[in-house]
Amino acid sequence: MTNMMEAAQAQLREMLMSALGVLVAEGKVPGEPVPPFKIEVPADKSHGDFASNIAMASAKALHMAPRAIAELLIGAMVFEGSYFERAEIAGPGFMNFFLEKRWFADTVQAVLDEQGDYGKSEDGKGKRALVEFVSANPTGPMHVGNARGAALGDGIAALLEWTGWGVEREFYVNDAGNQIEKFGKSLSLRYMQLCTDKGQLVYAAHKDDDDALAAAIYGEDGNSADFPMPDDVYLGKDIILHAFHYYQENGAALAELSEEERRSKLVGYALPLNIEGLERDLRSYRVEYDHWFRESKLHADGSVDRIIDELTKRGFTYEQEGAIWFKAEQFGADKDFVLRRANGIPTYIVPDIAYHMDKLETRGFDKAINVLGADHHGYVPRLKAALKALDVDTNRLDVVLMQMVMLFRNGQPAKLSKRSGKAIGLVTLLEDIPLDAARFFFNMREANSHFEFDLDLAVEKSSQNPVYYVQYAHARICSILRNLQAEGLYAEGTPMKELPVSGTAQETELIRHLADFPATVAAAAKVYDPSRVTKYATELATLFHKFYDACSVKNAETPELRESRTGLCRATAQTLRNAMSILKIDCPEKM
RNA sequence: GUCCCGGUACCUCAGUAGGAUAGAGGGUUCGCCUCCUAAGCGAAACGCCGCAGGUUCGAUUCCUGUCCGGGACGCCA
Repeated sequence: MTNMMEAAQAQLREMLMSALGVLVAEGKVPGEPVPPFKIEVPADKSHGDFASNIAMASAKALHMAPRAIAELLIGAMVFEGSYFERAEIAGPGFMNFFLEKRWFADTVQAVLDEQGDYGKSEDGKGKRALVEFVSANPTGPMHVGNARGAALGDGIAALLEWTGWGVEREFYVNDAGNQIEKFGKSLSLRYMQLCTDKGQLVYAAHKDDDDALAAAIYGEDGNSADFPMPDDVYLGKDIILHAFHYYQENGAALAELSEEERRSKLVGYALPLNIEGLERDLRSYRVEYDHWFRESKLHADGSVDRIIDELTKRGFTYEQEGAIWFKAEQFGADKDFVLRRANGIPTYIVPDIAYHMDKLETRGFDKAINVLGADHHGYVPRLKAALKALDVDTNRLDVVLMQMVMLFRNGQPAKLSKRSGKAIGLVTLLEDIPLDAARFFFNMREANSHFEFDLDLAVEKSSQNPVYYVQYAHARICSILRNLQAEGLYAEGTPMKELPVSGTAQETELIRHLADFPATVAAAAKVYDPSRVTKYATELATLFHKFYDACSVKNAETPELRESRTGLCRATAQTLRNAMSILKIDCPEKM
């Protein structure tokens, strides 16, 4: 769990404070308290590895010129035995500090020692987080937004694991409520259409060809003259195919049943297939859930009703026009909302409240994180208001809102898959572009920014594609190591203690960036933003490519330098693998 | 109307706990493989950081207003 940046920074702060102490003791500086000051990494490398504004910040308190303070401080600092070799004064009084070679060697060694654990930390130690993401409606196939949600949610979960949290991934299955009613209604209508004379003709003609049958029933827009559909149902071909397959397997017997019984049979047939499909598609996207939590469970065990009862018992509800309302405004929401409709059926948010009570109270997660589409943003304060009314600390629920995805091809918005011609969903997206590219692309932008997904670029197997740019850096390192091994210049596991570093700019910048990895992961986890890891990996690849261009490993001037560069290569490859493993992207050894 | 998000290079986007010459990739132009993978590297060009005020020694960053784009405001989910 080494963090060499933090170590250096903490040491520097200590050196500054003790130098100040010495100056005060010697009477060279008044003993006034020093205001907060910064130690930061300057953008410009000529300003050193770290810079501090301590002299400027304390000028007022000490009644001295910033540059004079800086000079006294440098005179009183003890560099020997520290990670720093020297300091400079610049501009209005900035103090710039330069790292000693030993720090660079120790940084590389830390990566080699910790290997796959390099970058991990323990902020979340002992705490449990539940990350809920995708939770796509099980009445149909997943869309492109779900693909982004999957990459994002899975990345967030991984980041939390890397910072010590006990993490569980969950998919909330909306297998109850209105959309299931609608699903049943749609299936029933399609089934009954197959039983008509026209339906039988289509069935006879295409009973061995799913696509042709679905196309014939679907017509232009799912609502043809021969097979008309009312408003407010699902028109998709997936519904037609479910009805068709059921008919194939079980015949026309359902036509004799009541509408209610028919719907129930058809839903009982199709819903499990859809849920299995979601599970399979997500697994092929490298997403594995710990739980598939069913909404129906909350209805069956009375949790949903208990929420309304409890809120009523606490006096937070009222009746109006036959419906039961929750006094949400009292708890910070924009307006009150309905819990139970006049027809007696609870609104969608009630099972959601019950679900979150289950996460936070029943199962006792310290933190629940939801990845949602940005169109849900108005709903979040309402859910939180209800939880607050039930005495739950709403800081334990964090919602990551994700903006919509726009697909582009040839600079134009794209709706259809090039290969299959189908509407672009998660599955058809993966037919068109490689899995690694998809996971990388969906984590290139932070969640809360609109996202233009360039399909051409994602398919491109060239330098233009950033995912290959990163993978290529890894493959190049592996190639270097293979060549060294072939010539007997490298053996696996050679200890790299006390690495000499030649100190070219390419080497030191590469090492500095390696040292940034733990802080990057920790910060990314804190703000739930895997895109920081993507950016980090891209930058690391860039720095490696520059190093590669400037410094030969095999033909290094001395054997010691060759060994040190070999260590740097191994450390870089390791860090690339660690970063990409957070995103579940492969790092090939050859390309 | 109220609320949320965004407005930075020709395009897609980073960045900022207020700080020293504003960044990357793509695209455009020009260089670099007898030498560890050219899926690479180097160089050039490209900017009223939406606009106007305010706070500050200092604002692209914070505050207010304003314009433009997207979204949310249901007894749908």
